[in-house]
Amino acid sequence: MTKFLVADDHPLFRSAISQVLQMLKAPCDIVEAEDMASLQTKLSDHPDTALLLLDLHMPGAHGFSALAYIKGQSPQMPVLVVSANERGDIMQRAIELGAQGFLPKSAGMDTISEAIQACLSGQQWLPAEAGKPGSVKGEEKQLMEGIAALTPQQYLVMTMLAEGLLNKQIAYELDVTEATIKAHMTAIFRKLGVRSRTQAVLAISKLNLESPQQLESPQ
Amino acid sequence: MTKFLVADDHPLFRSAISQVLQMLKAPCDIVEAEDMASLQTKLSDHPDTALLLLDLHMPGAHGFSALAYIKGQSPQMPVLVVSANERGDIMQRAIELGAQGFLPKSAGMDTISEAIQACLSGQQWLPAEAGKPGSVKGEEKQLMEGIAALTPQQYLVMTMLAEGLLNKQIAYELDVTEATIKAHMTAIFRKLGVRSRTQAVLAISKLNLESPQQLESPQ
DNA sequence: TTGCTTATTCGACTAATGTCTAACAGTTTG
DNA sequence: CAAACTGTTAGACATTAGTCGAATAAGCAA
Repeated sequence: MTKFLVADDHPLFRSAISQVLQMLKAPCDIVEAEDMASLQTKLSDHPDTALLLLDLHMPGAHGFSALAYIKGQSPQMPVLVVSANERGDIMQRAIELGAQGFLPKSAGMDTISEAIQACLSGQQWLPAEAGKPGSVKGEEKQLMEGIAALTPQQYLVMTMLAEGLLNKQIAYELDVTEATIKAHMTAIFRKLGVRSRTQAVLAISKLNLESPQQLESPQ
Repeated sequence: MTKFLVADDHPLFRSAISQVLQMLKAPCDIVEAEDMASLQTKLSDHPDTALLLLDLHMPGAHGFSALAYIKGQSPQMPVLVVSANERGDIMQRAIELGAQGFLPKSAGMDTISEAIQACLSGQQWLPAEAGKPGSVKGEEKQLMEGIAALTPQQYLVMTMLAEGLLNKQIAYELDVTEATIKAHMTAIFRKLGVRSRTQAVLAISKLNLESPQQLESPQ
């Protein structure tokens, strides 16, 4: 009988996964763990587990440290990392740390079945999107580098852009002509890798989620 | 027969919730939506829905703007916000914005049952962890009211604006002329209380729930 | 039905935005 | 010193964005 170990702190998700497993491998044994402490116990109690489905966001588990620890304890145990995270670099890192596969929680039933069967047969499994979202970090990194490459004046202009000011208003504040601000804008867009002020504001505000943004328009 | 509407982009979670609902209310009708577009359709197709279980992280939904819009379209519809977010102020905000309750995805079966039954009987429901009431600022409230006042087409245009698209691109996607999009933009700006698309993007991104997740480094 | 309201659509016009080329001053390099 | 480079500044020009008025159609109340 195939034995699975499902480690996730969301009871609802555990039961959903269990249901898929039972549809997939008719007679199977499913063991559940809701935190790192119980996972350690269950792991030593069930060394014949065929596949461990591991969520990285459990209580007591700090990100990849959980995976690293499990692989240290049971190096031969196949682990399918399950996470709400969709970032390509996170997926890649899981594989590099010894995971057999990476399954986004947004996956559908058929994708889940596919991933589990691939892992059971000894193959690695990554979602098709794994290649594309690798550019997510790349985009952010490019954005950071772009901001770092701005000249002081350009940075100042960018700040005022992020406050919702018009080119005309920025020009007045800095005591230059509007044409100058436009030239700066073009340079800023190039360095940030965007094509319009709308996209620039979107990119900047993704980095500034914590800092307070003023909403009132200084008209 | 009690009718439920489950809006979540994770198929696995939808099926898990559906299972709980069927255990809870034996003969019940469950309608599912996986994005904002289908949610709008399903909402108008099923005005007799007893409870809407709404995830705030669906495609086409920018944080609380989804809730604001739904409450604007169907003010009397009870909405139980379901989210992976566990922050007390987020929960409180959902209530203040018209939600009947807030259910963390980490909740267990019994908690889920409890929350749903409370909402069905007209009571508000918050998890025990929801501590201090963080008040929604008046400025933000005005923004929410503005979003609630948007027409369906205007809301769609707003989401595409928030993707950084040009008017020309939006017009092509929606198969209308650019002049139409411009007219929608003007209406959107008025309702949101801003004067340009740059300010609109800034305002919308303020409502973004997504906090930057720090990625743990493997020890 | 008639009349009112509203969502959606669009054209024409004005304002703002963005690109290209280039001047100019102050480096820095050969 | 001269050449090459860089940051800042513009003007001319093209594109995009935004406003206004209005037509159409659909829903709704009297």
